Amino acid sequence: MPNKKVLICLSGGIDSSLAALFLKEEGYNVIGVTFRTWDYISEGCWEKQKGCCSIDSIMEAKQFAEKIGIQHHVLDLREHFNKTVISEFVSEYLNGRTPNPCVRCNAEIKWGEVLDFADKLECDFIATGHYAQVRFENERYVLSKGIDETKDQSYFLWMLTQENLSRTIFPLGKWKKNDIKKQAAQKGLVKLVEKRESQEICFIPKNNYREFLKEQIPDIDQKIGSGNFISTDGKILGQHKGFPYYTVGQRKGLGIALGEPRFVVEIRAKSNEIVLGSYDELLSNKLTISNINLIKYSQISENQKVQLKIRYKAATIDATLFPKNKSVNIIANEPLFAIAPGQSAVFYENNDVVGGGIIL
RNA sequence: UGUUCGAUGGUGUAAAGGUAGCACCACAGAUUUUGAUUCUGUUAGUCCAGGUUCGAAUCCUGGUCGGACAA
Repeated sequence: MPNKKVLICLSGGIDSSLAALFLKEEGYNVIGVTFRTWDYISEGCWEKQKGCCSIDSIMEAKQFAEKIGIQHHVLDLREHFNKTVISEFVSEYLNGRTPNPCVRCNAEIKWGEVLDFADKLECDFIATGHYAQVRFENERYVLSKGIDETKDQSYFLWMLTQENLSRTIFPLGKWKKNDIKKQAAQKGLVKLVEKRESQEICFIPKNNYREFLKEQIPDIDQKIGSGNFISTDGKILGQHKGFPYYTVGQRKGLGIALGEPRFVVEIRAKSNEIVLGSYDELLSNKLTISNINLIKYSQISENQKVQLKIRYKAATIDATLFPKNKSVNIIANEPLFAIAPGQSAVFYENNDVVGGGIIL
């Protein structure tokens, strides 16, 4: 353990800061890195204080590194972030799907670019402030939930490869969030404790992805424009503003009053139609996923029992896997609400991540 | 043109002379390292002009608009 070099991703927030401290206390040779993914100033959104990548946070991360006496680097990954995370984010919406950029960012940026950077600095490991754990067992690196189930972030990490995991340390995996706060307070890091937690998509100010799409594709409304809301039996119910502005399961913002709640059931990109239906019509226990990444086992078998999660902060539900060639059919024991194409389905065996995929 | 029914927040509907309520939409806040969901709260209405009555969304008269039937 001593003499090993670790590159820790510092966001300027409480979690990664404490993670860095813990590593240092354990005797690692710690180097900090903060990366720039998006330039708020050029986008005119410099007021944004939240998120992991504002200019503000880079400064705070740097100050913190100085304070605890570790080297700190800033990586400018804006171009790569743009080409991968953002372009996929936009193209998914233009296909009527609902992307999860955080999953992509982890795979591409944190465990892509940052790991390369770690090589340059001859670091043995990279570390983040995620609430998740890794262990080596039966020749596999196994990702599992953080001890603090309420903060567990393993869902966002299902895309990590064995190679990625072999070089990963999650210093907070055995901690509960409340204890992290107490630790920070004890160490006099009051500012960190009070800081608001990051949430929302880091590159989207005002929590409005619709505006962001317009900025990215200025002629989106000319290209796509309004279309019909239709009922599940095909009746025209009204007009919508263009299918990319909607997401499966959405209820608010439809601008259509039908006497009872209506949800987006399906997005038909080809005909620019949005199908609306009741809550019950959005319940289903079947889904298919592709882009499979397996973690705990190198293979999954027909009829394998797992616990399924189709969104962060959802209870896991017992389910059965039916692997096909490149995809996996999943049947859940209970109906799931609003299975959204483009989102991540992650399956667990107790606390271990068996694998995951993208919902078709 | 005649007869008739109707008109209540943005939408759909309750209130049969006594505080205009509900659902949906919209907005705001809470929750949330994705999109959503969920929770809490807020805004907002009796078609117009008269009349009866202590008191009118409600009863009467006229008008305006809409639907149906008749021609």
